[in-house]
Amino acid sequence: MKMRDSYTCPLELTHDIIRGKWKPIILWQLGKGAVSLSALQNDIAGIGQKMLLQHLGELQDFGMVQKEPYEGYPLKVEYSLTDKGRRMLSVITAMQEIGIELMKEDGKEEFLKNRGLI
Amino acid sequence: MKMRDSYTCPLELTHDIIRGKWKPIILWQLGKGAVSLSALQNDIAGIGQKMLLQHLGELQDFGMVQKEPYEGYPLKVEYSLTDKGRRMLSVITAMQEIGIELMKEDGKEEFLKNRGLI
DNA sequence: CAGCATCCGATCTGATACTG
DNA sequence: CAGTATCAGATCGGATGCTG
Repeated sequence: MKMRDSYTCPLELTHDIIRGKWKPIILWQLGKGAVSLSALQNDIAGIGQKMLLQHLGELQDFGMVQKEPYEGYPLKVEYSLTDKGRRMLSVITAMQEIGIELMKEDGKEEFLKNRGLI
Repeated sequence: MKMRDSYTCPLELTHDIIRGKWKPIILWQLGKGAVSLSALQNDIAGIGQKMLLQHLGELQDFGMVQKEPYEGYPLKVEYSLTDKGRRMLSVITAMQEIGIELMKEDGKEEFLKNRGLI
């Protein structure tokens, strides 16, 4: 993602942080706890390794995500939220809640129930 | 913006609604009250008429924004938030608050004070 | 004032192949 | 398992000119 030199609007900053098809779901998943790259890829249906790595990198650039590499083979790495990242969850949660409301009003209750969202 | 046939994830739905460079600021501005197209363009620094109309149209497709055309010349139209749109403001507000926090931590207090954001 | 059509460069996404 | 490189197609953003 193209990065700006500086931000003159808080809304623009936050929007940029969660910009990209997979950013919100990545933050959401990491909110559950630290995980490996492959675990994350398994948890997020449809994402490819390249996009996952790219978006994780951008989230690290914004200080939302941190990476913990371990020594030895097989390679092991754990991704987790930083303090900033955890605070960003308030936005993600608000998005999730509104989304559930909208889907309810759109007659998707059955679907939401099946997934335990309501 | 390319629209999906259906959504299987609430987070994805909300993310799509606010997706696009100008969606959050448009919702934010409309949160202050109904305005004309030209007023909106004046309030949002840097936006062109095409993007404004395009993003307003997409927000209407999602049921966030409504348009009220008036008869006579010169032409007059008023854009405003729907009930759904007003509820979406909870997300925009959360984004704004986090953005302010992040900018504060980044030493932008002076800037924020000048704009009356803190 | 409000809105549409077109064109073009910048950016985003994803598939595939390859490395340590 | 974790990560990089490349390439092509889809999408986005913005400038410009035109219409009612």
